[in-house]
Amino acid sequence: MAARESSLDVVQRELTAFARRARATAARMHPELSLVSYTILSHLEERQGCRATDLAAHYMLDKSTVSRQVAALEKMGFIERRVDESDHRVQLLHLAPGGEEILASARSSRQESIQARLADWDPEDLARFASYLVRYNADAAAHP
Amino acid sequence: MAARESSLDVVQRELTAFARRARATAARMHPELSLVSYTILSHLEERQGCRATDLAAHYMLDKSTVSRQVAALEKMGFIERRVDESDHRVQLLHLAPGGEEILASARSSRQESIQARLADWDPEDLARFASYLVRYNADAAAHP
DNA sequence: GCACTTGTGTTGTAGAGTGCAACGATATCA
DNA sequence: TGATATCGTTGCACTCTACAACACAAGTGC
Repeated sequence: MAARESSLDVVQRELTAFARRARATAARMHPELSLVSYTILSHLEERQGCRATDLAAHYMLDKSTVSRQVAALEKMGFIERRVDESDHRVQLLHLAPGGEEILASARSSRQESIQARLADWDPEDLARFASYLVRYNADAAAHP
Repeated sequence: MAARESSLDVVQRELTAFARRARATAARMHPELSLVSYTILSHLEERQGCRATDLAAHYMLDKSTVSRQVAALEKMGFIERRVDESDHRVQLLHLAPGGEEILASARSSRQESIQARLADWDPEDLARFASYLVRYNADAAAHP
């Protein structure tokens, strides 16, 4: 670490570089599932029955954007919409079987690629890296 | 290292979540300087006289995309193009004074925001996080 | 019950970013 | 000289995105 460049600089630069590449990498690895689609499916896997508005807030997207993405995912048979009986404005989003399938496939191929990159890492370093990322994202969510 | 979720899973998930937010965050903080524009300017600060093709390779972008971005940045007075006298096909890109200015401004406001998030971090943790990111990106570049 | 406000999602519109393909200009080499 | 390769630009089509306007449902005050 050079004297002139603080860790903060490095974190900023490296995260920026990563963000820049992420889209291209994701697109190359899974042309049929955009980064947003992937994150939506992944989110639904965790929180079945989540609302479109929640997705928009969580990923800092406009509700119209989410609406279109959701429509596309439904058209492809990856998710289902069920109207909330207690509030007919709300649509509860669920993973459809097709969605679980493609999500598993996308995840494993992403996993494979990441594994290839991280094969040389000491497990302890990897665990620490993971925990730092978790902490950073949590901080980012807390400081909007 | 949890039994159910490996560090690999966590790294994958957190990097994906970060990538998803990065664009929105960048756009909110600097509406006049897109994420790509910022990275290009930042890259030029490091390597004055770099070629458009180098940028494309480094950020996994099509040369046409870089061409348009560069054209826009030049129009805004942020960069200059100088024809390489030893090879008239290539244009060497340089930061213009206006570019240095806006880059400094963008960086400091990004820095401010990141600093707010990372204020609580132990400097040692921060340094380790930075080095992990550097290593990860280097690995990513090596395993395309 | 009836307006008024709020929350949820859709659609129209416009703009930015991107990749692919085709092209012109320049350089290199046989 | 002619063939091939490299660098950058442009035409085209597509996706993602935000903003604004809208319809519909739910709650609120009268």
